[in-house]
Amino acid sequence: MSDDRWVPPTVLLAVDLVILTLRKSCLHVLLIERGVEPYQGALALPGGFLGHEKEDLVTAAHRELAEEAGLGPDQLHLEQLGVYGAPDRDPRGRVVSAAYLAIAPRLPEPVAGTDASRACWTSVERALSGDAQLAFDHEQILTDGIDRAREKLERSALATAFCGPTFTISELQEVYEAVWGVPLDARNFYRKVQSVDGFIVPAGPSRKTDGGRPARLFRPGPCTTLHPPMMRPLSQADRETA
Amino acid sequence: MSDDRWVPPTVLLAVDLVILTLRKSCLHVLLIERGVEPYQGALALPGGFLGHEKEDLVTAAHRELAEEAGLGPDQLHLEQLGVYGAPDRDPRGRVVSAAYLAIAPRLPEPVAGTDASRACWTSVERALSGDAQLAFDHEQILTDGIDRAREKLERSALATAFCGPTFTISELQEVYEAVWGVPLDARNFYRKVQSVDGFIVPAGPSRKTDGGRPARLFRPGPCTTLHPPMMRPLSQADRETA
DNA sequence: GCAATAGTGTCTCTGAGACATTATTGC
DNA sequence: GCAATAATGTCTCAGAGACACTATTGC
Repeated sequence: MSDDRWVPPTVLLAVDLVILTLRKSCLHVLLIERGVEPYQGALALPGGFLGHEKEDLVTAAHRELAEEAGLGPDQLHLEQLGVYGAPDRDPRGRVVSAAYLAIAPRLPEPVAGTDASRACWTSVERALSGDAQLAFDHEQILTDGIDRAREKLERSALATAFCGPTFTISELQEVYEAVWGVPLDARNFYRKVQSVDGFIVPAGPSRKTDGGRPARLFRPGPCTTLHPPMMRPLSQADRETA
Repeated sequence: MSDDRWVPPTVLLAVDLVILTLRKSCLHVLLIERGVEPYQGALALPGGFLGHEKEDLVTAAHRELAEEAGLGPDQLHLEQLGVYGAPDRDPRGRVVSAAYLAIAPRLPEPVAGTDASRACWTSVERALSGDAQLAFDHEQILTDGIDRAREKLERSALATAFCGPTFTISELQEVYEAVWGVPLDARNFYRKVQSVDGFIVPAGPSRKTDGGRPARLFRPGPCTTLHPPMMRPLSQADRETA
């Protein structure tokens, strides 16, 4: 096990991004059509190698976020998802990837000001349905990212990151329904989110254009963790129950 | 931003382990006194560089687990914690560390068969109390590991990983109390864990030596996720509530 | 008026928390 | 018998879910 003068192996470090947003009441992820080998022409998560020797991981994530998606660091949730380092995950050699999960508010149009404009929002349903073969192990990373988002909606105020600076309770409900993939009772949801202290706070008198009664506007509250948590109706849970 | 023939920087990849166990009703972590610079003499999490170019991350974690703690892959929970890659976290250069969280059942004696036998179980209270200055960013990694364990006790059957193949409900309660740092009502705990379907299953008639009535033995059940979750009494939660 | 969406009230039932009580061991 | 621990029962109250109802807009 011990050679003389053993030197640890070096690896290439990449950063990959799972960028989620809501479009037309559906959860979407930003994918990029690869222009070069390997996996040329296939869809992949935005990402890239570390820019330079001294670049921090989060900094690299923000850089890719700006370069490939035109998204600035403001009004955007970013958290680390994990590291993916299977020896054969990249045919070019040993590439270890730090994956980050980003949540973007509803954007009017598909990624304004994108540099590599092969980027496109894809519904997660399509992205994971095997139709669109994702490059590398990006299907796994995407799955993990969505799972993380689903879990964090329960105990954290992450849902507000899908919305703009102000939002209505219906919009917030739309987020939960889209990410969890289940319908929720509007009345109970209304009561629930208001009862969780510090989750959302009123933001001035209301205004909305929908055809019905105007809805009140809210802003994200000071609390990041929800007590008690939002409860997700069990969907895959019953499978585990023998 | 674009040199001719830009080459992405390479990094050294390390694996660090947060190994938690219960000793004397207290949560303990395995720390190792460093024998070489940097941080010679300081306490650090067990870990090391990737063994060779083709070694998988989890494999490396298991290898370190065996080498530095004498712990085999059986009867041991291991999950990824995250990646730590601040540019200045290691004075030797750019070292990016994949952190893993391991949960070991109560061991009779301190790390039998340890190779580098500078390893010692340290109570997390001591490890985090600033007294024992941990090397690198290991205090942060340890904090994250404990937080992860605390969270996962709520929604997963992770607590059973702290116990042997069979255990009593009191032993399981000890785990929750030690990891969460709060006392729990034995009667309510008893009712609760039994009511969560598939969490624990009876394992033959009981036998225990304590002086009181013998307790029934249980094994981990088939369910990994708990529905409904175990509820942790709020401790830091009230701080967030304005 | 009607349709549509926002917001409120009320009921029920599950489950968490706070206890008292009974059961089974060693001494 | 007593001490100690295991296991069960009972009560109350908070909160999730189901659903009827009222309020405010555009037409």
